[in-house]
Amino acid sequence: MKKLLLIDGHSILNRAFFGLPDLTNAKGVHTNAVYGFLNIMFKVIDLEAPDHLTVAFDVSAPTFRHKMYDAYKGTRKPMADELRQQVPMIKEMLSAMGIVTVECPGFEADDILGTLAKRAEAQGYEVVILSGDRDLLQLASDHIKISIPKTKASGTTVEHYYASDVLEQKSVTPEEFIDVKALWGDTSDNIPGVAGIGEKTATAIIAKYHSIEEAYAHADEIKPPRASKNLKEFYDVAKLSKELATIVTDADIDYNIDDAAYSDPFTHEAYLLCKEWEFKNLLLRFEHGAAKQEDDEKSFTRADSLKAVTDYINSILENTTAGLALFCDDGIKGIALSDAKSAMLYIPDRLDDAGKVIKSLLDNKNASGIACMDLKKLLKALNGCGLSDICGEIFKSRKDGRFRDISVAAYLLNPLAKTYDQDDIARDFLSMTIPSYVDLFGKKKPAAAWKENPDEMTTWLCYEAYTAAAAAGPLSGQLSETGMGRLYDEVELPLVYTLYAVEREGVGIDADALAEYGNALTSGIDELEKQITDAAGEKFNINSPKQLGVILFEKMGLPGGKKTKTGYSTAADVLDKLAPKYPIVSDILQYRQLTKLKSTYADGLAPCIEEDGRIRTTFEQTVTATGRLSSTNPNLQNIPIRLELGKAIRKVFHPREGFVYVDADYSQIELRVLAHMSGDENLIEAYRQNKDIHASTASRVFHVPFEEVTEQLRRNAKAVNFGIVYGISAFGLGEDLDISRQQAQQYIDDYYAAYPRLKAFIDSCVESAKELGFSVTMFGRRRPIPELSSGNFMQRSFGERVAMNAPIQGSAADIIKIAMNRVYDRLEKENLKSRLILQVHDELLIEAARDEEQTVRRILEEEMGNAADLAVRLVVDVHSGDNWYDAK
DNA sequence: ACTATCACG
DNA sequence: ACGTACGTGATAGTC
Repeated sequence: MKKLLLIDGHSILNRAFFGLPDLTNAKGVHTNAVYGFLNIMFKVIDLEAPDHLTVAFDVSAPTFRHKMYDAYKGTRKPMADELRQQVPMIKEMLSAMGIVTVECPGFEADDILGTLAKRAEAQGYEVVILSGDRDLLQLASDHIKISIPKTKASGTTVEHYYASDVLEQKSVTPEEFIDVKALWGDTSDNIPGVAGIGEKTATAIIAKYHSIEEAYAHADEIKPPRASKNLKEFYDVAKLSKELATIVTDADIDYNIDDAAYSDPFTHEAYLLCKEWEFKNLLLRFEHGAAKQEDDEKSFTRADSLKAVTDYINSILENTTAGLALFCDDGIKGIALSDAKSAMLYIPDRLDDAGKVIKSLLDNKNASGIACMDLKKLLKALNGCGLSDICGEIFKSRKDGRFRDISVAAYLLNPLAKTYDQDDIARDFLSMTIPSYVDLFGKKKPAAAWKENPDEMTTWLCYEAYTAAAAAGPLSGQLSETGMGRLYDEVELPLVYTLYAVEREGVGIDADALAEYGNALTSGIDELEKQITDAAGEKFNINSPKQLGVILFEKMGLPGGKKTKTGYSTAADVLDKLAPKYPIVSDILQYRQLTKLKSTYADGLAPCIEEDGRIRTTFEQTVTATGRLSSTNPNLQNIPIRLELGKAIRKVFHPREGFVYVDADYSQIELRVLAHMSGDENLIEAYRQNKDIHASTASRVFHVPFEEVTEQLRRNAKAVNFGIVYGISAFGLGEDLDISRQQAQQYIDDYYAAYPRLKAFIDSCVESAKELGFSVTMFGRRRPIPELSSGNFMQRSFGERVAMNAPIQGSAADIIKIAMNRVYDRLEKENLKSRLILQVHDELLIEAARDEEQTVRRILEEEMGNAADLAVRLVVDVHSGDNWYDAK
């Protein structure tokens, strides 16, 4: 017998939404309800193996009234935006899967389900109705089964009800269940019911009399006198309730079950959606589906000779953007080229041949541009494999913008993505599904993958070149459309080369001094460890927050209970409050400081020192949401400075013989950017007069003459200034200053009163971001803020703070990127021996030849100071020294 | 793989 | 009523 599965769309979506944590994809799209829906649906499909499948929806405004109760407080919530947004998403997914959906004006989903179920039953089908709603139990029969998913900690289970199960569990037949509800009522469904009759009484009455009509006829016999009385009095209401509770089973709905045959839902379109929404488990189901075959088979060939590649380059790459991809591992193992239609892989026997191929690409002026997934990596690879001359030739072409960096372009268009791999780019900009690295190689490292999976590697490298070539056009188009064309051409793309040069330079480290620093820490650590374990009366792992919490708050009984979900918080701000009273706590803080310095810096940096005594970080250009750089392997942007003990490590960072460090940092660049962007006269004027800005703020906010600003007032004002940049909140400021929220709010109000234009600007940042969905910097850089449309207060508030912070932090990031490029260019143009070696967000470090020190100081002041034209001066503080400690 | 902590701007 | 300051990366411990 044929089987039809009917799904109550909104009901299941709703169940899924409240049953799962708030999942989002990299773009911040909320996906939990859609994900949960699909999981429940496939579980039931696996279980029932239906021949036909249909999902029913209410036409409009599902209020999700049935289950909109806060589990904890029992209060009614408005329907979450996160849920509303997912209604069109599930419909899109179902459509992509070729699954029929039905919605019909004038009928609720219940009525559609009832009608379709009865029709199918009459045609001899077995019917399964999947819903979270028990009202549907009235539809159960011998051939119509109601399935209700239950979410438990162990996973989703499904309860099944045929007519007999309803009778067994509810003591009434499915039809009688309508009458039970008519008596009992259902406030959430606007069914009044009869006052004074609850579930038990209603069930008892209907079990005996089988309908409200019959019960009314015997009203005098009904047991609890109150029920008897109310039934007589409110019989009309009961009749109305019955009408309301009855699901329509003969609605005039245009539906042909033959159109709803269930066939392979794992289509190409569905695959793309699953990828976009990051439904990783579901992707597994596509392995044997139709998705994979639908990819166009690209013409990927393997060159059998050097001549074959050069012919390819010369014949095919005409007036098009070429894609270039390399595989390097102790030499160039593979080169892939593409013209955005085909691709060719070449495996050079000798380095010389590899060089010839790339050279012939460079010499082919027909190719209008050359696109790579990651240009900085490519430059490093060429240089590292012994093709430094070719690397240099590409570097020299940087002003022409001939080489394009696809990842950086994609990052500008969506800085929130986790990765910018070729499969991401193909999906987002070419609407194509191509195999990801994991698809092809699993967890293998590239070197092993190259050896063990040569065919897959051909596919991989050709796809890389192909994607780069094919996506170059769309990316460039979108950059122009979004007003980021110049940001890319004039800032980010040139920066790729600047960063390459900076990274290659590296930073000199005195390995012996570093080891000595580590040794000094070790003795301090040993001593503190002894003191701490003595005071605690037992040995334990001080680095374990769990053990430490138990020792401090249980064994020793210190005040300051729980804070984190896992147990006691032992964070520094908690311990700081206890330190004055308990010596062990200050020892622990000291211990923490020392072990941090030892593990992260002394021990952490040592293995990073290369043979030439220098450390080379990697600057990540496609990581941060705001446009800043980040530094990894190792991170040289978080070397200690705030505390003296940590700051001392900077003494081991030193220039080579005959050189000196010149360090330049912007003075309060973010506040100056804020002054400029807001146009606030008071803030601008304060900067024009070269005033101490925090003191000036204190004077205005706390209403005291400038001369009478105390240290304390200045500190508070400084905290408020920081708060403004971070996206102020009374709570956060209060926390930071350890004052009440009301007090903090007062500070903020006074601050806004002192700087009215600034307030207007900050408001406009939030307003515009809410309207557009993203914030914008001075140079057009965008940051999407999906949290702004969240129904969750906390998330939305976060979005608002981000909307205030991102234009400021982002504009400052733009400015120093511009400065970096200009400083680099000046050093090159003036043929100096001095080299830019680090960027730390608002700071540039140059290793300057001693005889160039003054020149370099001037260059830093000029190029950093003039990197942007603001309403206030960009002040740069410059220091020199024989090590990084002395240069700050 | 995740959490807590802490280093920097 | 909600319950946090913005942006990063590395380490150690825990599961």
